[in-house]
Amino acid sequence: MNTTQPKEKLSKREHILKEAAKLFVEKGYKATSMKDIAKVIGVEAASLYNHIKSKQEILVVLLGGLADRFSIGIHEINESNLPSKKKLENAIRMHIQISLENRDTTHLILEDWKHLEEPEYDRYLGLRCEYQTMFKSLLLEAINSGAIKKGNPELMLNNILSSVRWIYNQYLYSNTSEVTAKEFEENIIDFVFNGISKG
Amino acid sequence: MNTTQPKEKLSKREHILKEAAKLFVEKGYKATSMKDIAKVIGVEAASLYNHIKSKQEILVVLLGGLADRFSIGIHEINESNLPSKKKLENAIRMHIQISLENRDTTHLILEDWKHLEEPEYDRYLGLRCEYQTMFKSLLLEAINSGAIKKGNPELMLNNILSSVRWIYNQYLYSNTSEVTAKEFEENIIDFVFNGISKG
DNA sequence: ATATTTGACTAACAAACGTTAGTTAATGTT
DNA sequence: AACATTAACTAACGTTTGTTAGTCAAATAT
Repeated sequence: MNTTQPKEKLSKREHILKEAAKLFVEKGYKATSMKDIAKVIGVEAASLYNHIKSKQEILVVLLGGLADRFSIGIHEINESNLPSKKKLENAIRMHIQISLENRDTTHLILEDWKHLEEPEYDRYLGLRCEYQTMFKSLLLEAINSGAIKKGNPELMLNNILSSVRWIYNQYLYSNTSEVTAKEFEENIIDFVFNGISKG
Repeated sequence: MNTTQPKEKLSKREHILKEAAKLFVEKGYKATSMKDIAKVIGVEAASLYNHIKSKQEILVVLLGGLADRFSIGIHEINESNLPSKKKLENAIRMHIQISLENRDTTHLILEDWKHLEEPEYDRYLGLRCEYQTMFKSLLLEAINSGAIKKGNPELMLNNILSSVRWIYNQYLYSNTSEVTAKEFEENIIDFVFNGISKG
């Protein structure tokens, strides 16, 4: 009946990964020491090495897993047979959903990827580049088919991806009241497609 | 005629601050050592202390200056006598302009403020909170006057502020071709107000 | 010409870092 | 009962960190 234990089904390794992710978001990868992680787990720093290979491995596992999910998501949408506007919309929804389902980890993907070492650094950069390229081509298709307005595709892409970005930052210093995932999603979709003007 | 020298009018202190800002953006505050900064300047690490008090001082100067500019900007707009929609638009334009004028430093304001020590940490958080509050009240005025559509103001605020955020991240890994500041500004303004749908 | 300031240098520091090694008690298996 | 595995511990390691102290040559001011 010890309530300080991790939730029953979580292995110690998973527990460490989860708490480390939180700390990385809070303080950054470099500023988080093994001692910090150990303290949260309730153990000495050296004992962590019975469960993980290194600090770097934690980052690799956290980032790699998420990068793969984004990658799979965009491929699925790309191979679907839908009108180009719907494809683009689904890509944005996918991006929002994955981000929301992994709030702890998604912040890392924007900031702490810098601290990956080779060869993971290159692998990550490759996945990211591919993701952006595929997203941009969905956008171009939608523009060319006349489904959305014309504009500099590079700027539009960044505008869209940024709209999702605040999900990770937000819960750090904002006091946003509880909002369901669906509300988030619909809100951002409406913002991206229609903006804040009336109409 | 030594071309490796800093541009004539820049004092050594300003040179250090500028190069440090670049490194902080690139690697993060914690991951940037005094040795790293010294190497870029072309000097031993200890020599930096002839010009600056500490590593922390660099961060304080960089962040403090920028936070003040944002703060002054939002106050000026708040005190202006303009219709509420125009006020909101001007606030967004101000935010974009300051971000663009300080590309190196603006990234720090989102990530490395965590590493400020007291009392600067609290000062910064205060300014940030005030900024967001004032921005939100401009937004609420615009909603209440019927100038823009209704919606959860907290979510709308984050949507708007995020749209500007990619300016800092973008130039790190994107290959966006050169775009003038004015193009940036108009593009983001159009995105925020009208979205990507055809108008 | 002399005195003062500036800004570089080297050497050294104490603290913190990630990690390894060796030990030991508890738990699980045959 | 004997053995093997798990997972905690302490102690220590080699680095790297930010920073201080002390020295000295060049530039500047008197």
